[in-house]
Amino acid sequence: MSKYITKQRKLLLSFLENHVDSQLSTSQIANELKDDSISVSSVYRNLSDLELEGKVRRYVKAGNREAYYQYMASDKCKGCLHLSCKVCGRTFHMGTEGADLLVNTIAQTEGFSLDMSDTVLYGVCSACRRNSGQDD
Amino acid sequence: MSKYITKQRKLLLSFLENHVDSQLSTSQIANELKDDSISVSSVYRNLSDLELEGKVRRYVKAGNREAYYQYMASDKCKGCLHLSCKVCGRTFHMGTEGADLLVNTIAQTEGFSLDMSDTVLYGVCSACRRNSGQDD
DNA sequence: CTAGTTGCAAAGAGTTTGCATGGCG
DNA sequence: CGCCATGCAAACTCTTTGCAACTAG
Repeated sequence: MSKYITKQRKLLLSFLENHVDSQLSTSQIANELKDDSISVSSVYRNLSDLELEGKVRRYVKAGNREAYYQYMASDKCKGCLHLSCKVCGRTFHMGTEGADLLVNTIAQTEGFSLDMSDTVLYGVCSACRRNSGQDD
Repeated sequence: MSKYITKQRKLLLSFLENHVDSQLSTSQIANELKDDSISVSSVYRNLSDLELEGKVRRYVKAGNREAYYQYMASDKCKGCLHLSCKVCGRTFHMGTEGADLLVNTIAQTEGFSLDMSDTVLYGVCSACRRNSGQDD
């Protein structure tokens, strides 16, 4: 996969890197990048290459048809759980200590070995929770 | 939604009830039921009705295009987290106490309010973990 | 009998693919 | 210069929808 570093690939990657904290739909990505003359097919092809390389993670949100992608910042995401805010859409990283504790707790109480890289915790972040009293 | 109880709806529901512990793809469901002369459209329509009624939950698995549905056994699922085994596909229910503890822990350490009905924890169940040394 | 539901097939939405052209190395 | 990646459009897959016939109540 991806033996050449093309202009399109570079632009796609830098776009994703600039949005590390959000999950972007393919149409969002394709839309932003079509101004830089990157075709939809290239977006799709590069995105799946990047997924195979582990640089990007693919999600499908509930009630949604299209795929969402998120840049997995190198080491930052290793060994940590992802919290996704349903209100603002941002992703938060639960630190290794917290994540490990959680994994261990579940292993002990449920005998279930949680896979951190496959699990996304959905909920509401503190900022959005603070606002929810007013406009939600 | 669904004011009449039709033959198709009954068959679909009973099929789902017989598979409470697994997530079924729409094609799986449609395939099983086409022997009972239920059309694909009816499967889709009833499935989304059931989802709105809260009797069924819709998932989209990673790397998969089609939707998966699972019957949400009445009260059994209220206030408990779902653990999905990536090996055998079965769903396990984390009891209210454990789930509450987990939610509270995350609320305190991360300030994140976890939504239990939206979150599925992926990993490997104890039975599959026991076998993994041998055939996996 | 009336209104909701079904089945079919056609339409949609998102994604993938074939092939000729273009660009990385 | 050779091979990979791109772009375009056509093909595909899963899902939704319109409409006439059917059926539950």
